[in-house]
This record gives sequence, structure tokens and C-alpha cells, in this order.
Amino acid sequence: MKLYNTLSKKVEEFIPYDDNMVTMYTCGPTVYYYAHIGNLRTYISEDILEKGLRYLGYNVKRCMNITDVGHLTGDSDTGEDKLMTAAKKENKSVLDIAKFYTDAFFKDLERLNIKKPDIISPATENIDFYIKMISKLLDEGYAYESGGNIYFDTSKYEDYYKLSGRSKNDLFVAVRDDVDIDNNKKNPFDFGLWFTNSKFKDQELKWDSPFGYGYPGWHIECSAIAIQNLGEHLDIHCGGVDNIFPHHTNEIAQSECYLGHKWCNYWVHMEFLNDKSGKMSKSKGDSKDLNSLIEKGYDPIVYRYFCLQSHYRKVLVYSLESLDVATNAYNKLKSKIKNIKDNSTGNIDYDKALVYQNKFKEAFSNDMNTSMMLTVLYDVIKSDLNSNTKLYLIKDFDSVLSLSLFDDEEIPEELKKYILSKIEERNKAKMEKDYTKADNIREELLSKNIVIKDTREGTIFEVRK
RNA sequence: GGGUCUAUAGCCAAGUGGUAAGGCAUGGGACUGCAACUCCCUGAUCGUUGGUUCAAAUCCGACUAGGCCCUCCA
Repeated sequence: MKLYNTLSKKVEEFIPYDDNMVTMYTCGPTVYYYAHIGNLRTYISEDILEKGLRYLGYNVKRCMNITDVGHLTGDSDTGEDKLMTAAKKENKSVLDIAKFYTDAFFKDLERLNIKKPDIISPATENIDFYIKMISKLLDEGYAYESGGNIYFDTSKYEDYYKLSGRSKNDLFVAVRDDVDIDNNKKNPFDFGLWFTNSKFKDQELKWDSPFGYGYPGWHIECSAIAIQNLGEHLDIHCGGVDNIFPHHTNEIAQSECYLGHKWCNYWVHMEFLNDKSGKMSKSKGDSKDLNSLIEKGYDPIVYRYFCLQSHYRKVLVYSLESLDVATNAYNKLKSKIKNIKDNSTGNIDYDKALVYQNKFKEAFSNDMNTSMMLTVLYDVIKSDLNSNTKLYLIKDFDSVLSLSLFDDEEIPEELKKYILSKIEERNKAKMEKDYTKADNIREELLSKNIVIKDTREGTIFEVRK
């Protein structure tokens, strides 16, 4: 397995710390609103990574956090906690909001055939561990108290810039004019570990700690949750590219200073979903969540297919036109598979199947080349294998791709009976050359999303979503 | 200003030194009462420009364009 590692900026051979178990941490959502489809692209890629590793024979233990505390508000950086803002807007408590959108997030995962990580941990349930980490960092001189808050001292960690490739002098402080400089910091890039006194008043969620009554900083949660659940040596840490700096940079700093050794070996970052004008983000205000796609009539799995056609390290440009193209391609793919299914013959030829399975593994192992994985799927469909071998392979590949290639809608008996009677009626009309009637029946069924296909073997139908 | 990534046909995209996979769309054909479905055929010298090499889309340099990051973000 080869993976691009942001740490070395190269594609590297993946070697887990422990042969028997790959540990994988993926940054989860901040649950103040529905997940943006761009976020979901990242989760789809991570899902493929996890399933692909399992397909190669690895055991995988994957963990994800749910951020339900301590994040800033939108673009202005002057308001309150995002969750607070949402709570006020909807007249609910912060935890109600978090619960609501956590459930919505899980529903999105389900609709996109994303397997839930083995461990999912909300930020608010790990306060003790943050305190433990921060205490140790303070004791060992990596952190300091200033103005009521605890900060990490970046000058104490010489590799601070190794992930982002920056150097201290290159960075602009507060390059965006909506960001204020925090004068409590010794160095401009120090970051908060614990706040008792911040510019965000009315913080609803606060906890007692040796450093005072307050709440954790924005980076400590991922480090703590990962170390607590996956141990001191992490194999893979995933997230969106925008997390490289500062989030993951800070995670490395605090984790390695806390542990006293290297923490994570492979950093895997997923590129953005953009529209023609550039980045689409949740805080930009355009509500591009999965629900809005479904309302427009798109199948969530089509969105997954759309993402898999591209590579996780490439910006993917989103548009409804692209989604239409993907819908068409996906429907064609499914109907090809259905044809194979309707004519299944032969015994599974495992030897021949192995050739394709190896190709599929190779595509995945090449830094998760999902579009190549799809190509192997098409190769199988076009091949001269017998249909049962094809079906065996398609099913096998779909355990990673998760495109519901086999989920045919169960058609209720009653509907089936109705359609068959209509088909019979139409065929009769055709025999009598009453084409107006025949076409009317075809139109009638089509308006109910039932597509008629006249094949040499007779008329068949398909119910579309 | 700095960092970082990207640049292959209308769109998505493979390719990791030996003369451009695949998918969708388009056009043509077979099938059809007409369609749809299905099947067959149909397209690019790889952002520009130098260099390394017997040989480069593939390696190196420059340039150009674009994305993302520089304390909310996937």
C-alpha cells in the first residue's frame, strides 16, 4: 500500500506500527449545522481508505471525534461559539443542538454508505484527559499561563513547522483583517489549550480544572481522543487540507511534547470540493448539505460515485451539471449490472477472478486511485468472464466502493402486478398497431418513474428513484 | 509577502522514461412502429518554454494560470 504522506510530501510505502492493527484517526464534524457536502467528500475518501485497508487484509481500528464545544463563530471571529450561535438562533441548549446535528450527521453517513468509525467520541466527554495532557505540558514547560488562559509555547518545539513546510518568519500574523491578535501570547503562533478568560463571553459549557473554570482549546480534543483510544503510536491521521495548519500542526506539537516521542507516521489530507468560484465552506453561508441534494432529486450514492471518479488529492469542482452526468453514468452502470444479473450463468471461476481482484487491489494501493478502481469494475463488466464470476467480483469490489450496486429496490407485489398488466396491455396494442395507445401506456408508466425496455427476449422494466 | 498543491480531449480521469486506459457527453450505424435500453464505430501529442536522455505527458529549471493555507473551517 502506497500513501501520500504530508509529513514527507512524498508517496510512501505504508507500514503500520503494529502488523496486526492499523490505527486511524479522522477529524470529525463540528455539529452546529448540517455537514456540508464538501465535508462529506472527505468522509467518503476516509471510508474508502478504511475499507480498502480491510480489503487488503489489515485490521483497522478507526476513531473519530465529534466537536461539540469550543469553536469560533463564522467568518467574523468576533462573535460567540458556533454552537452557541446556533443554539440562540434555534432557541435550544447547546447540547440539544449538538445532539440534533450529530444524529443528522450519522444519517448522512448512512445515506452515503459510509461505515461508522469503530469509535466515535464527543469532545465534551473527554475533559479529564485534556486536563491530564495540559497539566503534563505545563509541568514540563511546554505550556504557560497568561491572562487566565493556558497556551502552548511553540518556541519549545523545534519541529513545529515540519508539517506545513513553513518557517517562522514566513508567516503573517492575522493576515485576515477580521482576526485579532491575542496579546496574552508570548509568540504569535502559540495556541490556547485552556481558556478561563476569552473574548467569547457567555460560554455555555464550562468545566472545573486546575487551571480554573473554563473550557478547552480547539486543538487539544483531537490529540487527546486519539491518544486515549488508539494509543501512543498512531498510524494514519486524516482530515481536510485546510487542517494542515494550524490544527494538525498544533496536534503534532502538543501530542509529541506530551508523549515524548513521535506520534503519528502518516498524515493523509483530503482536497477540497470547490465550485467554479473556489472554496465552498459551511461557514460561507451557502447551505449545500446532503438534504438539499436529495430535495433536488439526486441520489446520495450518485454523489459518492461522483467523488470516487476523482482522486482525493485533487480539487473536485462541483456543479449540478456534473452531478447530472454522474447520475447518468451511475444509472447506466447499475442497469448493466442488472442485465448481468438477469442472465446469470456459469460457475464462479476463482482463478480468473483473482486477476481482477489483484488489479483492484493494485489500484487502491496506488495512493487510493479510486477512478482506477472504478475502471477495473468496468473492465470486469466488459470482460468475457461468465456472469456469475462477474457478479462475484462486482459484489467483492462493492464491499469497498459501497455504491449499492446490488441494492435493487424491492418492488411491492401489487405494483409489479400493475406494471405487468400494463405491459401486457401495451404489447396487445402494439400487435394491433394501435401505437397511440401503446405510447400512452409507456408515458403513463414513465410518469411513475417506471422505464420500459423492449429487448429481444421481451419487455422488461426498471423502477427509478 | 510566505507556504503548499494542481495544470492530459466538452466534462471526470488513467498514465510514475519507451511513441496517450476508462467513464460520461457528442456524432454515425445496428436494433425499434417511433423511442428508450443494449451493441458497434467516432476524438487529444498531454498549460507555455528551455534542458537532461537514444527516448519525456512522465525527470530538472523558468514562466503562466488556478486552488487551498497563514489562528472557524473538511
